[in-house]
Amino acid sequence: MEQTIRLCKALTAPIRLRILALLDEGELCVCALVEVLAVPQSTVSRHLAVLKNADWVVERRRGVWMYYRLAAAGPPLLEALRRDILAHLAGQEDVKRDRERLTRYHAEKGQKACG
Amino acid sequence: MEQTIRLCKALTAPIRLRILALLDEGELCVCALVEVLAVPQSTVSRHLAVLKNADWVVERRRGVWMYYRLAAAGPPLLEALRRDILAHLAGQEDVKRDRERLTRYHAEKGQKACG
DNA sequence: TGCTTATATCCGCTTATCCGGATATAAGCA
DNA sequence: TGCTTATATCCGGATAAGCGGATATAAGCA
Repeated sequence: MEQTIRLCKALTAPIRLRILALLDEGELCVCALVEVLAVPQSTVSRHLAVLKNADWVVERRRGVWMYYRLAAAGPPLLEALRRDILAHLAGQEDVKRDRERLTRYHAEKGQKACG
Repeated sequence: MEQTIRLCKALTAPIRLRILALLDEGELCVCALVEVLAVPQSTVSRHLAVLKNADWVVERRRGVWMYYRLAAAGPPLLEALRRDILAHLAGQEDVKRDRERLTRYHAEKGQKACG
C-alpha cells in the first residue's frame, strides 16, 4: 500500500513526468536535464531525489557527474506502471518538445565534458 | 499530462486505494463504505469526490442513496492503471481485511434499506 | 408541509509539498 | 593544499491537501 502510494506520488508533478519521459530515451546526467528542462538545478536535483526514493530511477556516479536512468527492474507494479505511463507520455506534445530539445542538446554535446 | 497527474494524484491516499479495491467487488452505496472503512461520513464523501473528479468512479442516485462504482470505460491510460493497481491491491493484507468486512456487511445487509 | 435519513459541502485547523536562492558536499585537477 | 565545477541539501515562505464536526442539500414519507 505504502509502496503503491510512493510510486504514484512520484508521478504527481509535471516536471517529474517530463524527467521520466526523457530518461526513457536513455541515461542522462543532471546538467543535461537542467539544460533541457530549463529549470534551476536545485529543482531538478530535488525532483530526482523524489524519483529515486520511489525507485523510479537509479543513479550512477562517474567522476563529478551523476547519471540517472530508469530503474531497469523492480516490483511488478512498478514495471506495469512504467510501461503504461511512458507509453502514454510518449504521445504528449510537451514531451515531444522536451525530446527535441534533448536531441539538440545531444548534438551540441560534443563540446561538453559530461558527454 | 494534467490527466495523468489527476489520475495519479487520486491514488495517493490509502483510503482512496481501499475504496477502489472495495468497488472492484461491485457497486456500493456511501453508507456501506462508511461502515466498512470505519471513518467519518464526511471523509468518505470527500474522497469519493476526488475519485469522481479524476474519473476513477461514477455515481448513480437511487432514492436517497448514492451508489458508486468503478468507471466502466475511459481513456486507455485509466484502464491500464486500473488493471495494474487493482491487481496489485488484491494481494494486500489491509485490502483483504476490508473485503472480509464487506462480506460481513453484505451478509447483514438484509436488514438495511439500501440493499 | 414538516420530519427523517443519506450524502455533500463548509470551515477552521493542521500537515505536507513545492519553490529557488543560498550553502554544503564531493570529485578532479593544478 | 586550494580552486573549480557538478550535484545535493538547507531554509523560509507560499500553496495545496487532509481532517472531521457542523451545517446544507436532497429525497422519501407521514
